[in-house]
Amino acid sequence: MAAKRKRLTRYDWIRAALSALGERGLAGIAVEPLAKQLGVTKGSFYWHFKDVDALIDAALERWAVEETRESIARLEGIGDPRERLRTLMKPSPASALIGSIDLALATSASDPRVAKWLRQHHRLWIEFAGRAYRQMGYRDPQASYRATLAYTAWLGFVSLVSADPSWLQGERSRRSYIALARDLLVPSTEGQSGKH
Amino acid sequence: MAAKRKRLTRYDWIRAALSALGERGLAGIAVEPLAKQLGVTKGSFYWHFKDVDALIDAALERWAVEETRESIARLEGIGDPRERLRTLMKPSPASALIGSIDLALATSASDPRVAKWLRQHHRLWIEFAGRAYRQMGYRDPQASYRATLAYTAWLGFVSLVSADPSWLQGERSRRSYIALARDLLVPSTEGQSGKH
DNA sequence: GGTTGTCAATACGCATGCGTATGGAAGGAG
DNA sequence: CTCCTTCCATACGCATGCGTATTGACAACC
Repeated sequence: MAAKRKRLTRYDWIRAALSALGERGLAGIAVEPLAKQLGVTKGSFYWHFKDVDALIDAALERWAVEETRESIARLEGIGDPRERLRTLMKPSPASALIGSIDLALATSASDPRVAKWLRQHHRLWIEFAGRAYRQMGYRDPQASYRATLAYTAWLGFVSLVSADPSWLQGERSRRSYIALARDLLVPSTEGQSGKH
Repeated sequence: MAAKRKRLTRYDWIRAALSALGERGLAGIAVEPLAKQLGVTKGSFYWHFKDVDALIDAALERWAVEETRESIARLEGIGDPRERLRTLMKPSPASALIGSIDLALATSASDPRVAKWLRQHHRLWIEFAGRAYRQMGYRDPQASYRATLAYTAWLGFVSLVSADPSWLQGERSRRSYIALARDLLVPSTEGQSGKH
């Protein structure tokens, strides 16, 4: 299928593993199917990695640490906390891809190879949102709760759309939905601990 | 493990399949592990079912049609639409179990054996919430959007808690979070298409 | 109490994935 | 050009899961 370079690197396997994870779940990370997809045999894999668990751990580390931290760092560059959250809530093809991995890992949350990286990923995003809400004037319990609500709403929306792509198919209605969700989750001007 | 009755029924296999689905995902529905768990051999399974796909379809049908419809019908008995949604958003052990199946199926959303039942399940719940919002006075686009938002927030919350059970561990904080989410998602008294 | 029907055990062939062992090709260093 | 490291192919044994075929146990019914 993809016989571009003859010799692979460790990172090629990680990329293939993450792709398979998003498409077929954790069980999709299997040596022989990935080898066939990469146009090589198992001999290549067992030179780069000790075993399958090593590949899974490396792939999840790359995903949780690098990809997540980079995305968060990019968003932290936005000064206005409201605009920061608004940007986060705008689904893009990239965020949809990340979401499919979120889902795959959520199913395997009980797997010890997955648990630690998944917990860290969720916490990083929720703490990111919590900082934004705190900068908007919310006190600490409410800020964390609102961050959790916004994050879970986004997580569930990705789940819903991946299950039923025809949901809010039109670009118009999807934008309208996101606009409503944003207005409810990140209020426009009010925001002190007072009530209005 | 469970050598209670000697002879099994078709429904025993379906129950075991749903349990395995919630715990280990779609791939957890496998004949020989289930047989071992039920204390029998494959010979039993292939008398009750044609193949694995037949078991998967029967289990998902039971889940999507009976369990979902029954839960919805129970809730529809509550007259006040606000109280109806409030009851839905109160997570119970039962809803947590259903949520784990939600998650397992969300990962396998692309699987054709899963897609149709999962879509129906989501639509049933969102339409249920949409009816409630419409009874509260919201017009049709906003009612559907709010229903989608509430459902996805719930779906994502189940996902988050299953990934990290220590999240909002205390009963106090979890109640406070749910109270906030309810106040934001199903407003207390306002609700006409007007803005306040 | 023998017959029929229901449910399950046993034994088999097949496919796929893991992990190992060993030999070989390709490219840079000298 | 030679050697040595890097990367991969081939071949094997093992485990697990699917599906089939055949036989057997137990119950109900006549």
